[in-house]
Amino acid sequence: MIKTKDATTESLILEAANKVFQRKGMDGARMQVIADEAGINKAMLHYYFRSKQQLFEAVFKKTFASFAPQIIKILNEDSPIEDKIRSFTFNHISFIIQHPYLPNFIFQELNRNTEFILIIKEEIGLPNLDKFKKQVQKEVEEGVLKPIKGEQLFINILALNIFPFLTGPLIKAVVDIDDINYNKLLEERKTEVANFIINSIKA
Amino acid sequence: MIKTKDATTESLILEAANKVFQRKGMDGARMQVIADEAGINKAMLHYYFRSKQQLFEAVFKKTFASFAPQIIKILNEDSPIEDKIRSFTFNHISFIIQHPYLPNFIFQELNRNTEFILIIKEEIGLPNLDKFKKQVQKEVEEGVLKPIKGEQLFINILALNIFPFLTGPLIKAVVDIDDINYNKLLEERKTEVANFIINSIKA
DNA sequence: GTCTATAGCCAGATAGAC
DNA sequence: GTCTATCTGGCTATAGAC
Repeated sequence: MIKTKDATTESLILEAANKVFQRKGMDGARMQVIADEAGINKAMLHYYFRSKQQLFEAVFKKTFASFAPQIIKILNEDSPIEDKIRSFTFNHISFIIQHPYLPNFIFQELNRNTEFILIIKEEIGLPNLDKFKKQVQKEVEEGVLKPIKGEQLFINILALNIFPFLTGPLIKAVVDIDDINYNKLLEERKTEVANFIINSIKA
Repeated sequence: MIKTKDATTESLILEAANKVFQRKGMDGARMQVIADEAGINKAMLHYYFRSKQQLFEAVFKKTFASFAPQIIKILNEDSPIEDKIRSFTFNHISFIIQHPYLPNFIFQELNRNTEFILIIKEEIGLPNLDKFKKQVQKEVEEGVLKPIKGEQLFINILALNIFPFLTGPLIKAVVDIDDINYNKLLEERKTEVANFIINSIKA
């Protein structure tokens, strides 16, 4: 690992730990591998973060904090649902393309340790659906949208955005395409997904 | 663990291992926990399956084999796309509701060890999309469906079916509902998802 | 702050009695 | 086939020199 100009040891560790934890998960990650990746000694990990558990939590919180705002933003804007969906899916999928291991990491660890949700709720905050739900209901009543519950629509949006990244290898095998064409498929989804959703809900 | 009438030790082990691996994953699972769950001694696990790795593979293949046929079936039927989607989403979501840990398990482990896909491809077989893709193309040309690629439609169907189960705890927290109401939401999806998809693609 | 060496523990695997 | 007891290796964590 080559040190960039002003990389502190702590930030080197966090970066390396992030990489390894995202690929291997908490249980599968090895402190030695993280140390090697950071180009420093294993003892330093404990010097800076005391334990593997605490290092992991630091990484996880940081990672989640980079992911959540994407979701929170859509919910609190004032634009119509259709515009929200277009900009959100485009930005969200673009973001995930650049961080493909991220969704898997978050879901895997949240599943493994449910308490994390409480920690995150307190320390970072979770998106609030109330405004979005009301807006959907209003547009349904105005006849702009076909009847649909805000919760279900929200789940559908996340599902269509995130799912292909959770299962990459399997989908590649089933759809029987190589990496290049799979990436093309994902690129297409930046606009495809919004069209798919809007076609479905527009009255 | 109470032995049912003709449960062999091997089947007891497989059942227990299935339970533990699905919740904890390969790395997080402990042979001792599996033995306790099966109500037998730890040494027996090695007597029957030699190593943790081999036990895991036996469980994984068995699990995958119970999941894949659901997907393969839809692709090879002769009914119109709309009917396929309705019956597939209904059956698939019903199945997952009864095996909620299953999708997470499969995706997590496929992600951890990409070689598994090759093993499964050889030993169990993967769904083939060709027929489905041709059928979608045909119905698009006939004007039954709006333009959409078979691959994208297939990914969308899987995404909408499976996603809510991959992220249960997080969605519960964001949508801010309890288990009972979350289960209601999932029940609704048995028909909701098909409506959502068909609304979107029907010309 | 950073390293080497090592303690201590835990989990997978095996030996061997029954 | 099933058990108890034990080995062995690997991993987290710490002690202590520099």
